[in-house]
This record gives sequence, C-alpha cells and structure tokens, in this order.
Amino acid sequence: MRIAEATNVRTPRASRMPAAHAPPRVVVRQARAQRVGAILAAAQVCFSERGYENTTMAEIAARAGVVEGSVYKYFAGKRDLLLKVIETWYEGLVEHFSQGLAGIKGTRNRLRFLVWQHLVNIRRDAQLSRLMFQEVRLRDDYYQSPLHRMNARYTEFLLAVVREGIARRDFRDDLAPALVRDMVFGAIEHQAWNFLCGRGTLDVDRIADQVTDVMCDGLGLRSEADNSLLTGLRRETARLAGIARRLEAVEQRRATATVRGRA
Amino acid sequence: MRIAEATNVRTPRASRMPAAHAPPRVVVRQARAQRVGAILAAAQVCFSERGYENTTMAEIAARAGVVEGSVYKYFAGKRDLLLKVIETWYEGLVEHFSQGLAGIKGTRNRLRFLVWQHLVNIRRDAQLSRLMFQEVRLRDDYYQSPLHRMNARYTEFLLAVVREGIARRDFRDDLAPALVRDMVFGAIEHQAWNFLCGRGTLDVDRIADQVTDVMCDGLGLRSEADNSLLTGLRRETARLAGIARRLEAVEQRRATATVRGRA
DNA sequence: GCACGAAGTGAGTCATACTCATTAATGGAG
DNA sequence: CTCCATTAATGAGTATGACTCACTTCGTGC
Repeated sequence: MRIAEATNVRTPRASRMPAAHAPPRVVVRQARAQRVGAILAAAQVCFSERGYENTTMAEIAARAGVVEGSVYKYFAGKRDLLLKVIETWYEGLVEHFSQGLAGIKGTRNRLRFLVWQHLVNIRRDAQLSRLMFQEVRLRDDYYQSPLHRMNARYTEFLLAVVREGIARRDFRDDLAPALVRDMVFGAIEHQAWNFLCGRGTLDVDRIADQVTDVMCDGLGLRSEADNSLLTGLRRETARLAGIARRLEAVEQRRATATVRGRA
Repeated sequence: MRIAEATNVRTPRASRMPAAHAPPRVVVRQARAQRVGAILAAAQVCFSERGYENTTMAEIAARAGVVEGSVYKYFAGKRDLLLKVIETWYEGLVEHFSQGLAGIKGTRNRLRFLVWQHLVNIRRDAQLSRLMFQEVRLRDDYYQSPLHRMNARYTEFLLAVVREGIARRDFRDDLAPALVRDMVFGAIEHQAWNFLCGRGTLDVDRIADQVTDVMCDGLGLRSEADNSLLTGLRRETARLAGIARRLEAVEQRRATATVRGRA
C-alpha cells in the first residue's frame, strides 16, 4: 500500500471497472424494510453467538445475504447496528411489563413481580441481556440513544411501585426511591452475571423471594416473625385492658359501697 | 500493499536497513523494573484520560519514552497492560480496607464502614474505577486474571461482616450472604456510575447511611421506631398484667367471702 | 422505452494492534 | 583494553477489520 502510494503509478479506481469476463451478477432487489429486517436478524444472531467484538461486519453481511457495503446503506455502523438490535428487543419488554403488573395488587406483591419478571427476562434472553450489560449500557453514546429513554421507562415501573408504597405508608418515606431501584437492579444484575457468563443456572424464584424480603422489610413492611410478635402483644394488651376495665368497675363499686356504709 | 504483493517486486525487509545518513541513535538502556514502571504509569494516565478504546499503544509508548515495539517486550499486549494497571491499584485498596475495619465494633457500624469506604475509593480513584467497571470486570478474561482473586478478597470483608452478623443474631439467617453482597455493591455501583460519567457528585455519606439503613433493617436489625413501639407495648402489657393480677386476687377474695357467707 | 432514483456492489482506504529482523549498549572474560 | 555474548531497544512491516465511494443495476413513472 505504502509502496504503491510512493511510486504513484496506479490510476486510482481503475480496478473498479468490472472484469471483462466476470460472470453476470444476479442482484436481487428487495424492499427497504425487508433488508433492514434481515440485517437486524443476522446481526442479532452473530452478536449473540460470538459477542460484539468478535463479530465482523462481513459476517453479518454474509448471513443477511448482502455484501458488506450494503449494510452501511441502512445502518450508520457496527455500533448503530448493535443499538438497533437491543432497541428492537426492548420494545417488547416494556409492553409485557406493564401488562403483567396491571393484575397484581399489594405493594409487596407488585414489587416481587417486577423483580421476578426482570429475572425471567434475563434468563430467557440471556445473550441479549449480556450485550446490554456488557456493550451498551456502559458506553458513552448510550445516554444519547433512544435505548436510554426505553430503559428509563422499564425501570420507571419499579420507581412507581416504590412511590406508591410510600404513599400507602407501606414503605418509609426517608429513602430516595432511586436508591431502592439501584439496589434491586444492582443485586439482580450481579446475581445474573455468572449465569450470563455460562456458569450455572439462575434460580429466579429464590432470588425474587430474597430480594423482595430484604427490600420490603428494610423499607418498613414487617416480616412475618415481627408481625406475629406484634399481633400477640396487641391481643394480650387488649385482653388485659378488658380485665383492667372490669377491675376498675369493681373498685368503683367497692368505693361507693364504703362511702354509703360510712354515711 | 496488495498491489505490491501482486507484482512481488519488492525485496522483503530490504527497507529495514538504516538510511545511509540517518542521525545517530541515542539509546538509553534502563533496568527492567524502571521501564515496566514507566510504561505502567504512562498507560494509567492514557487509559484514565482517554479511555481504553481511544488509547493507542503508540501514545502509551511515547509517554513512557520508548518506542511501540518495546512495550511488547514487557507486556503481552494492550489488554495485559490494562489488567496490570488495575492490579497495581487494587493492591493498595485491599490493604487499606482491612486496616480501617480493625478498629470498628458492632455489625451495623462495620457494615456502614465498608459501604462508606467503597464509595470513598470510587470517588477518589474515579477513572480507575471506571476502567474496572467498564473494561475489566465484564470481559471473559477477567475470571482467569489475578484481579478476580483480588476482587474476591476485597468483597470478602463484606461477606465476613454479614456472616458475623448472622452468628451474633443481629441478622436473620435465611438469606444468602452472597445476595447481600450483591445488593450492597450493586446499589453502590449503580449510584456511582453517573458520577463516574462526569455527571454530578457522589454524596458518599448520604448513600452510605441509606444503604446501611435498608440493609440492616431488612436483615433483622429493628429500626428505632420499631424498637420504641415494641418497648411501649411491652411496658403497657406489664402494667396491665399487674393490674389484672390485683383484680384476680380481689375476685378470689370476694368469691371466698361469698362461699363463707353461704356456709 | 427512457430517464431517474434507489438498491446494491466490492475494491480500496485507513487506523491500529502486534511482529520480528536488526541494532547497539553493557558487563564479564581473556 | 578488546572481544563477545546477552539482551534492551528499535521501527518498518503485517494483519485485520471498520468504513468509503465510484460505479452498476434494477424498478417505476411518464
């Protein structure tokens, strides 16, 4: 390359003329939407199977049945392609989240559902989750991308449940809801990462239970043990209060009798 | 390049002979340890200032005062260099952690210290933390690197405090300590990320307080409010129990009197 | 049937991590 | 001091892969 430039003999672009006896190209033209879909699907498979870094644009193009240059007609570059793949996936998640939550009552139950559903999402779409955590979320361009807005909508469900819990006096009001969100999602992601790296399974129900327990009790919902203790104390108190009332009535009568006897 | 190869005229390596009138090279030879140190320091600055991807090996070499090829005499590659930079940093952290913890008593205080210290570490070494989260921890080779062991030692302090808390009955025993660890570190890292991206500051004390509150209360330590409620109920119960005993004694006496009167 | 715009092409460019044949400083042996 | 083996240091060269662009080909409206 450098030698060719130095000698400067070659006429630029000359070799772009088709060879004299090249076999006739069979070019199949398709609608824009179809090509975009095919490329996105190919990219998703390649990125999922081999990771972002190890995937080449040539591989994606080959799998989509186009040539490398064509990919750049529809996508700004490799990274844009990745973001679009993740966006497409995320659209379904947000929709599904809001549907499931609609049928669940009670702060604790709603919180547990969100934790559980997030874990289920990660387990089902493990490779896409991995890409989201590893390649998308920590990069600078994420905050300018539509994905950031979509993720905000995704985590907004949890924030809403927390605020709802505070309003209903289920949760204490001296904690930032954003911190609660970060504890829940942070815990889930750390727990999920081993699974996403192909080491072990993901015990969705156990993790959902434990996260809900720690968060709720920490946020002011009392545990079963505390509840039964308090209930016991309250019942005992009520019983004794009844007895005390009777005692006071008895003492009242005796006092009256004494006064009358003296009179 | 390709044209040169195709024509195959060039004698390979011919151009590696020094130019006839090149200025005399002044090569300063140094001990291995010095060069390694200089390259590590240069790499740390470059990676911190411009990020891993945007840093070229040529930049690092230039800053270290060597030529690109020399870096490969001491380090296997760019990624090895990154891991060594982070390792060097981590060594100090682990030491500092264990010293601070030694002087602190009480499960809650010890937990709060670990949360606080971790936040302080992140704030102080923001760029290195960023590299650790973004480039190191999520890559496949991390688990085979010494850093993984060092990070295990770092998080082991928290696990130990949690196990200690369970043994002392400060914490409930039905939760996996690893989940507690993941909640704490997950929450801290999510909270820290905005700061690490250069948006806003990190309110170390507030976050440490809130994380400790949520975790401890969730783990079984009762809050002040709950404690006073329970204490109040217990005192009231004891008072009423005393009254009830007196009532029963009174009724006993009356019953005895009635029987005697009838007899 | 012709012109025009969009779909599609693939050789070429460029940046950069990494290699390796070669050079030369150093320090010990003769 | 001189020779020479060792090894620090060099920097031109290679490989790879993202991205470009001049050009071709197809379909459609007139």
